[in-house]
Amino acid sequence: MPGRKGWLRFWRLKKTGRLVIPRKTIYRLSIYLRCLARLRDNGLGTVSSEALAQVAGVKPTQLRKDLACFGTFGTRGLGYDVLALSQRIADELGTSSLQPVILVGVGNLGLALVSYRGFEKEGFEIIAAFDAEPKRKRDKEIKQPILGMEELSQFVNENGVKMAILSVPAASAQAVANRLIEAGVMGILNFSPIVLAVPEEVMVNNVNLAIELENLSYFIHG
Amino acid sequence: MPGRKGWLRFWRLKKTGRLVIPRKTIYRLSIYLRCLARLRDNGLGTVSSEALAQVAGVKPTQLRKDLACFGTFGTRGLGYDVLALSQRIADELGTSSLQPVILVGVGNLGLALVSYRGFEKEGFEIIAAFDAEPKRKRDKEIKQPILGMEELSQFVNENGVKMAILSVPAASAQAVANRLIEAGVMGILNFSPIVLAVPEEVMVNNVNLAIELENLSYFIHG
DNA sequence: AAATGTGAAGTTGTTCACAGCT
DNA sequence: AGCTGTGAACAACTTCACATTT
Repeated sequence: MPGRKGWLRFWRLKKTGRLVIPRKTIYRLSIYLRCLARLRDNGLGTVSSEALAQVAGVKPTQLRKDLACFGTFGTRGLGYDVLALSQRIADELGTSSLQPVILVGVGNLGLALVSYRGFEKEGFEIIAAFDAEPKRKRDKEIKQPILGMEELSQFVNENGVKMAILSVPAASAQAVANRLIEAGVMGILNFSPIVLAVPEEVMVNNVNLAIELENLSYFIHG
Repeated sequence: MPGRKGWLRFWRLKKTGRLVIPRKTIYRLSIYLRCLARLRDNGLGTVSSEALAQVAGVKPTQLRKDLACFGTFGTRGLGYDVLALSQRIADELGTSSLQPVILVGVGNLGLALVSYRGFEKEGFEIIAAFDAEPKRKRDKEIKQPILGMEELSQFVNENGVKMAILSVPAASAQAVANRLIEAGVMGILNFSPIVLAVPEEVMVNNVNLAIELENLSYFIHG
């Protein structure tokens, strides 16, 4: 018997007819995509796994294994077509269409995130922000509307929002997450420093800046 | 033969007389530490691996294995002393002392990070910021000085800075990283969307917000 | 009875080595 | 000759099962 998780993967393969791509590979595909974009800007037409891996900071064999998850499209002796590979990875990631995102918690960090240019460049748009005190005076003007929490459910429903950025204080994070999920949000990018309890079908990615620093600190001190 | 990495771990164990703790375990220790702090605030004196694991979002056995890396201090039949365990983990992480950090790149995101309260609460202080245009008018007043890039080396040297937050545009990220490393910085928290090439002894943690969103998007679309 | 600590088993992820194209 | 694609080996990580202690 292949064990519970192995079995799950097998089952999904059968059910969807598509091989399941490991989480870590998905992360790296995003990186490859950005590297390919830069190579294309530099006028490169083809690239070897060795060269691309170098730029992406991984080993060539790992790159090839990652790509093998969803097909084979290099030419032996030559390498990969930069444009074709970009397209194929973008398809796989489903990044072709622009995704609407909301942000909850317009404090210090939240305010910076709503106006962060890095998102829009990459196919995401924060279409609205929510806060318990939407009218409070803030340091900066932003182009998105800041709405009150009571409008959240309706807004999520009407706009088909599936993803949210959560930047509220720890104390209210779980409660807000619950409301988001109830309203239909399926993915949360969580900046608050607690571990959210969510149903299995909801995906949470945590970004904890203090932990990242603590981690660095540990490894450099020796 | 145990292979290259296994051998390295063995070697470090012999050399330092201390067991090497896996990277992922270190991350989780940081999480446990925060959970323990909350439990303590709630007046808990002892906690079982089951309860703590629940709060931290891991399995009880994993928690116990993680702790086993650097000793044994639970009491069977009872659990762990919250205070003692906190102290022990903090010691292990070396978070006792306050670490000076600098930030380079006072743009949109950088400005938010310098005034982010989440850092100082957890033992880190951003003592100065650097930018190619230090005098440019910004949306917000910050308490730290904004210095020009030409002052970076000297400042790092004089203040014994070992960690830096890098939030400059992709185009200049590698060049700035090189200057930081040359000046003596050993750990970089990198917000710019490229993979930095650094010497082996320098540690880089990447935070790429666009990739986190892309990742969420992939897994929720199905 | 309740909970830890840990060897063994299981699972996932990475790297090697080389066959097979172009 | 050069480079991809991949089974097999290897290493890391997680979970199980249970002996052990309070």
